[in-house]
Amino acid sequence: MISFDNFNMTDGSPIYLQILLYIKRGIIAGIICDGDELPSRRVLSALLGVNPNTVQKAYKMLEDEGLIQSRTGAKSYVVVTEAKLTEIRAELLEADAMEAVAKLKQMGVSQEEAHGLIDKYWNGGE
Amino acid sequence: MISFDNFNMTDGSPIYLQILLYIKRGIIAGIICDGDELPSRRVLSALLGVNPNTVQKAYKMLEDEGLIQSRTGAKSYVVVTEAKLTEIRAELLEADAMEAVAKLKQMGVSQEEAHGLIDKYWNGGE
DNA sequence: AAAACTGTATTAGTGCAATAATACAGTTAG
DNA sequence: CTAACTGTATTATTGCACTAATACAGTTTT
Repeated sequence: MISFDNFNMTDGSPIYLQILLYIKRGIIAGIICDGDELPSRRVLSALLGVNPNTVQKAYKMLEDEGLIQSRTGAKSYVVVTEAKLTEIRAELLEADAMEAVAKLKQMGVSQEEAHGLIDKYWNGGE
Repeated sequence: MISFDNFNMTDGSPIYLQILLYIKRGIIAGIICDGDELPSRRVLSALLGVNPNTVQKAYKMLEDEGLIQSRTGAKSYVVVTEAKLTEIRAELLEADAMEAVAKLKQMGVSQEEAHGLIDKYWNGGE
């Protein structure tokens, strides 16, 4: 069963997207694997303190991407092929790295300073 | 006059926040300086293709933070003291670096790989 | 078989971001 | 002075994220 223990939900972006990305990043990290059982819509919504429809929206998008499999009445499972794994890994790593680089460059940070910032905040920061 | 030439507006976050951050990051980079003239609400809204009220909301927040000065009928100007500069630099660098680190760690990326990603996307990517 | 779970769907309502259309007051340029 | 700009304010409307309350169909457990 997938764990949502260190799920945060504080960045202001739509909750259904946060759930979607949490699962995608977990798959990329290898923490969430092919065949893993997902918490039901109702259970996860109660766990996160959000509406079941919000979870359903995230799950629906994951299913449309072929990353989970659902069928009425039964539990939902993760479906990850090697192809999809490399696909979403490239997609998310590129998106996140480019976003961070763009922001830092816009603030006039040098490449070396960027490395320093990564190191500074990698283990707690400060 | 402040330039909005490489303003992007594609990340899905509220536009008034994007404008606010664009100006803050410009100040941190030293591209936007104390005394600089801001485009008027109407001019900038036309330039970005958004509603004047959206620009006004961003400008209003900047004024509440003391980073710009407005007065009815006249143009608006940037106001930056050394203290405020160091304050927002710490605020934004910390926020952006921590966000990037959190995302990469969540994907199981190592510290060394993170450095590699920064380098890869620093100059165009690929 | 019955109970307790699953997924799925629908309808209604709230809040915020953004647009649209004005209006008014003060400043600046010709 | 007048015209053309500034900032500021108001009201109405749209769209989306999210909540709420159901309902129904299928599966699993006992």
